[in-house]
Amino acid sequence: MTRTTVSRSTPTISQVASAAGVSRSSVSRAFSRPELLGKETVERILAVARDIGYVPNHTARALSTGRYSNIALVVPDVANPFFPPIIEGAQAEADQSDFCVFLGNSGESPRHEDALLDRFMGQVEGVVLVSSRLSEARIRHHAARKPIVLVNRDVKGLARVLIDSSQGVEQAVVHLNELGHRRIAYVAGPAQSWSNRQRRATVVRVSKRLGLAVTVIPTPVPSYAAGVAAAKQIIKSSVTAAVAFDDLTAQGVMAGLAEQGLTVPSDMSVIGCDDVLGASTYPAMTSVSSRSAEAGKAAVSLLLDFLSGSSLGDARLALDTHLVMRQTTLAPAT
Amino acid sequence: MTRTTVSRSTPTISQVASAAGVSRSSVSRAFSRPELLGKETVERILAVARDIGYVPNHTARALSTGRYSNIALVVPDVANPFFPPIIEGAQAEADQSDFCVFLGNSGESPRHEDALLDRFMGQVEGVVLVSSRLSEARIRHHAARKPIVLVNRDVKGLARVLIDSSQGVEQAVVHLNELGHRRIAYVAGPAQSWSNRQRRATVVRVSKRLGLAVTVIPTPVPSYAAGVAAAKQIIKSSVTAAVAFDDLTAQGVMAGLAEQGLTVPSDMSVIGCDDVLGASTYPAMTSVSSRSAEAGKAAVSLLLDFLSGSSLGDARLALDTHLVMRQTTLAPAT
DNA sequence: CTGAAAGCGCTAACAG
DNA sequence: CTGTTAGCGCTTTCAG
Repeated sequence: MTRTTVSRSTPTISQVASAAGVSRSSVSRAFSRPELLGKETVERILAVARDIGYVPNHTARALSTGRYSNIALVVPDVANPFFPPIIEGAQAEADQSDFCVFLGNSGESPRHEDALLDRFMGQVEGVVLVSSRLSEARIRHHAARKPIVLVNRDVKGLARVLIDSSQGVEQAVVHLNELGHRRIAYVAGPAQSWSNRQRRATVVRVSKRLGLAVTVIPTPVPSYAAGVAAAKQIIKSSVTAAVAFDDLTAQGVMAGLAEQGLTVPSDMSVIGCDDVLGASTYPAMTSVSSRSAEAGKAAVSLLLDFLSGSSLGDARLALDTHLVMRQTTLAPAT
Repeated sequence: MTRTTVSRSTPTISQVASAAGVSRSSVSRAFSRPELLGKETVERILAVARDIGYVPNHTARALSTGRYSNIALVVPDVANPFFPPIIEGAQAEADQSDFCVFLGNSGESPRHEDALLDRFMGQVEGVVLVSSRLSEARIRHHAARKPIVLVNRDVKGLARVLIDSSQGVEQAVVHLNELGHRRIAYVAGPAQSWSNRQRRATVVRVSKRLGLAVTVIPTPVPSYAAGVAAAKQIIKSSVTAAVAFDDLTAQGVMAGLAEQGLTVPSDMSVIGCDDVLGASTYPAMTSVSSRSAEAGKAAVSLLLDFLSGSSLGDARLALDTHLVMRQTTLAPAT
């Protein structure tokens, strides 16, 4: 059996070696450290290799060197539009160094996140954890095994890149104040979320400074449906503007308001966060930009830098944000 | 050097072996084929292993067996909302079999897609290619090395799962006809796209049957911006309804129409495809549902089935679709 | 049911 | 600059 298939499988280094009349180590070097070989030798080896279709065996190399050229990227929910840009940025950066990236989707479950990490750890050089739902203890546990970079999670002593919404949210509140709003609402996100805590605190702080009244409307989980539901409470609380935890929720708020016969922005101003939907809604949504692709890129870059020597330490990179004004804010109706 | 670090790294099978007083092969078997060992022996070994924190080395195992328990998933653009549900479905299915998944983002570039595949091939058991931008020749080339399942790409002889929009799109055109529309537009997607060709053909065919006039409006690439641009041509062509290649484009069309002072649905009906935005736009968009998560799941399931024995052959799985009516369609203004 | 030995394909000292 | 020699950690015949 497999008679004609006898030499169908990938050629090995030995085959190249004998075909080229050199030792195996030369072939190895021709691929990994060509500087150590004569220019001609390298060329000859490479030519032969190409001819017989030799491709270095990644696994064998990894076993021998302990280097995998793989990283893992774990997110809570691929389908939430906040994450794809991060993934994209991370991918792009990894590509530049010929790293492959494993993607893990925890489905917002800490247990699943743990399981994914265990499965990845054996074949990656490092990990990027985005908006991790893990306890600090678990994060530290994993960080003890492999280098980890956190995104949107602030754990002392670990490398992290944080999207710092405070400036952007501050601008949002200031903007509403300048338009003449005096009573605003904050439609909150998950209570445990670092981003939510930061945004909420900023809305409250700046409102107080400017003398605005603020109503916080809790939602269990950030989603379109949560926004729709929040709309009713917004109306009841007789505010004239709302800042939502994220764009998805904001969009839900807009739909909910419309259902109740209110028009944005003439009857109510709405501002989202993350700016992931902003450019593709109608009316185009005013939102706090999160530069999330950059966050993904930065996280991988940090990780890769560390892997190639520099110390990771507890780098803490804060990306600033700003308000992107579009068409969902206006002076309140009189 | 590394004095105190001497036994810091992961324990190996030998350490477990001596600690448990058995041979290395027994330890190996305790993990991979426990049926071959005495119940007690297995338990003892496992206990010792847990104590000293032994975890089987994935890479060494892969080198020895040729099994990686990894698959690759390549998409053209993570940030396009059509893909995340597919990714999610694929992930979920892979998880069930403890497979890890590499994600590749080709950025719509065939060259990049090729490069990613080359990088993945060495460490995966199979590949799922979603909406591949590769030439058929290149696809076949890669399929010769590893099992491949295609999503939304119809190549004879290869396993593929196709989201068959024809029923859904047919329903859309019929729906418009019933509302009284006589002239409609199709805002096209990428010319090479299998889905686009199918959708376009269906719109044309059904329109002809029903006696509707149809204008095809080309766009270079499906995007919000393309939709906005298409809106002007839609208006010029004096149709009363438009079907767009995807939801993103449809959303752009809606925004473009609004910019020109037209309201959806009273002045113009709009229908999207894929139903990825449908529930989170205002007005809620009527769209052709794509069940994309199922497609991702099915693709991985097909691949995994094959890997565990069954023949892959040229399975051709067509997922049907249907129109989801929401609020962007109405009888034409008189 | 368990042990011994060979090897997966590659890299990394160490010689020459 | 190039060849020789050991492994990386695990699985897998083959004996016993």
